Amino acid sequence: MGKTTRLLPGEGTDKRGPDGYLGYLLRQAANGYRHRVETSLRETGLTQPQFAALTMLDAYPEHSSADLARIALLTPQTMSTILRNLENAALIRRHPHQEHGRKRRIELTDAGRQVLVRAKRLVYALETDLAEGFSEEEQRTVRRWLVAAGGRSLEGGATKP
Amino acid sequence: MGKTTRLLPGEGTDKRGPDGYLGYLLRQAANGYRHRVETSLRETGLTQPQFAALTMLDAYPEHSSADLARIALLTPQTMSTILRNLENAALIRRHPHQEHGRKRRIELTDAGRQVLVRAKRLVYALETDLAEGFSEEEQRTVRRWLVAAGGRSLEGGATKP
DNA sequence: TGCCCATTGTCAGAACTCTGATATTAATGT
DNA sequence: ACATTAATATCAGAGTTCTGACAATGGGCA
Repeated sequence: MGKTTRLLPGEGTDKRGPDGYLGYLLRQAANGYRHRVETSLRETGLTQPQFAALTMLDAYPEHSSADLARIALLTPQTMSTILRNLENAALIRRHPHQEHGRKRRIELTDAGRQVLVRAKRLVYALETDLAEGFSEEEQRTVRRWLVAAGGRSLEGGATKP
Repeated sequence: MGKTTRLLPGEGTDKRGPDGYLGYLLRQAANGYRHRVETSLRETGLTQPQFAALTMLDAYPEHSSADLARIALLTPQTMSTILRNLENAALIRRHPHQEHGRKRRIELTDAGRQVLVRAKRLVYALETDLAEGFSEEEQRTVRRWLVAAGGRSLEGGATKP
C-alpha cells in the first residue's frame, strides 16, 4: 500500500479555492472567521454573536430585544436566546420598562462593560486583518457584495396594505 | 402606502450597510444567504449543509466522514452530525469498509440522488443571483477575499514537530 | 365600550457548529 | 511482541439559528 499522501481533491481540482461556488465560499468564510474570532475571544468567554449584541447594546442602550433583532437581521427568538445567555453570565441586566408594559429595558452590567472593552481590542485586530491585501476600491466591492448577498433576509416586509 | 417609517438606526447611520465592519457584514451575508437557500430548498427538506454534503458525496463517493470534514473545513463531529441526519432521512447509507476496519463507506440512496437533482436546480439559480451586478473582475476580487477571510480555519496544522 | 390586530416576549423542537472526552482500529517504533 | 502514536468515529454538552405556537400588552376602530 503506497502512501497516497493526502491527495484530497480540492486543492486545485474542484469547487474549492477561488474557483468554487460563491455560496459555498461564503459559508466557509463565515465559519472560518467566526472560528478565529471565538478563538481570539476565548479568554473573555464571549461568542461572536454575544460580542455583536453587547456592542449594539452599548451603542443603543434604549433598544429592546425586538429592536436588536431587527437591526441584526435575526429573528426575535434568536436574539432572545443570545440575550438569555448574556443575562445568565451576568453581563447584562433587564428590568421592566416603566411606560411600556411588555417591553423590557436592557442594560450592560459593570462586568459587561469591562469585558466589552477587552473584547473590542481583540476583535478589531482581526477586523483589520480582514482588509489586509485589498485596496480601498476592492474593499468597497467586497462590502457591496456582502450587503447584496445578505439581502435583508427576514424583512417581514410588505406590511400587508 | 409608503409606511417608510422604519426608523431603526442603521439605515445610513452606523455600522450597518456598506460602511459596516467586514466581520459583521460577513456574518449577516452568510446568515441571509443560508436563509434564502433553505427557504428555496423547503420543498426538498434539505438544509444548506446537507445539500453541500450530498453534493460532495456525489462527486467523491469514496470519501469517509473524516475526509468530507477536511474538504469542507468542518470538524469531524460536525460532519458526523450532518451525515447522521442524512442517514436518518434515508438519503445516504453507510456500510462497513471491507479493508479498513474503522472506516465506513458512504453511498447516496436512490432517494438521495433524486432529491439532489431537484436541489441542484434550486440552489444554482440562487448562485447566479449571487454574482448578478458584479463584473468578472469584481467577482474574482470577492472570491479571493472570501478565501482569505475563511483562511483554512481548522487546519490542525503544525503537526507538532 | 369592546373587539381586532400588531408588537413584544417566550417555550418547544430541530439542525448546525464548536470543544472536550472516549473507544476502536491501523501504523509505527524499539 | 508490545507500546506508542495516529486516524476514525462517536457521545456529551453548549451556543446559535431557524420554524411554529403561544401569552400578554397596547392601540385602533365599529
